[in-house]
Amino acid sequence: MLSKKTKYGLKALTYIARKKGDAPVRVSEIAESENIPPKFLESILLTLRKSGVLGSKKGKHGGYYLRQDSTEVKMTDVMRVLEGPIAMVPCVSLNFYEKCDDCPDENLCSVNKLMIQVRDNTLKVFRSTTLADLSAT
Amino acid sequence: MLSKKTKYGLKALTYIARKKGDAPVRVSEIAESENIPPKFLESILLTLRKSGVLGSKKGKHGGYYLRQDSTEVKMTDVMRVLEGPIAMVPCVSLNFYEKCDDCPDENLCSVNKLMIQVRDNTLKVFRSTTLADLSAT
DNA sequence: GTAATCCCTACTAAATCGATAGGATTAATA
DNA sequence: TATTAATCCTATCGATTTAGTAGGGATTAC
Repeated sequence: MLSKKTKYGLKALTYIARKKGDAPVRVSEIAESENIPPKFLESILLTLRKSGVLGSKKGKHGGYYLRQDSTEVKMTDVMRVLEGPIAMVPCVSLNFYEKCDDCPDENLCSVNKLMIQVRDNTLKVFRSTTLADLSAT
Repeated sequence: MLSKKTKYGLKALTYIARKKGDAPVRVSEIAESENIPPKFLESILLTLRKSGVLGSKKGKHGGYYLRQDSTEVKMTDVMRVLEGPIAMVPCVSLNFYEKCDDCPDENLCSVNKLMIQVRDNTLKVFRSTTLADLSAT
């Protein structure tokens, strides 16, 4: 299941991308418009900024803005920042690989093989989708 | 992330499917062979039995067995029993649909659209895979 | 009758999730 | 310079889920 964090983060990014102009967008504005708890959203946008997806401006008239054009913001990156690994098991993750405790040889593991297929198909979707696609709708 | 429950369940089903003959397989045998905590595995096989995937025989020489040929055991069914919804958000789930609290209209929701694509691709994998495929490897 | 096996309920420790609280810092502007 | 509006940062918290464990009851083969 997708965490609320990821869901809220995607909605907020979409909201920012849809805004005309480059002026920073206030957390409170997004929170109100998208029905997201403001303090929770604050922490989410903070992690997006720390990861480089968003930039921010402090003080009056401050807020968050995209650091690249929305066509450059890939879902693979956003999802990894917000949700973590895209794979359903660590032993199949490209960016967060970990060996399973119980598995003597993952080449012989039936779960491994199945989850590689799921991962590849999910990656295909995320790789071919940008924030611009989300906000186009 | 895939729960341990699902992972163990898939491994146990694979183990049973690979066994020659129709004799019931003991929980303790599977647990030992697959490095799964026995009491935990017991509860997992119980839910698989209650959902109709496995049958069981009590008493001495008892154990669990497949109720259908492994080519008939679809991953969609197994995954739904063990892991729950295949979709990453309830508003996109075929079998466990629920409306989002925060979303006024899911037809306008960017997350919804993205997650439908992920769901469809994941379903494609699970629909085209049976337990026989897992145990063939 | 005894040993082996599944069946069932209840419990628990640890981790994660979804938030909330409160103040520190920074910037615009009057 | 004082005020106000915003982000920044750390800490905390309650609820839920996860990953088991415990203990006994019921059933069957021999």
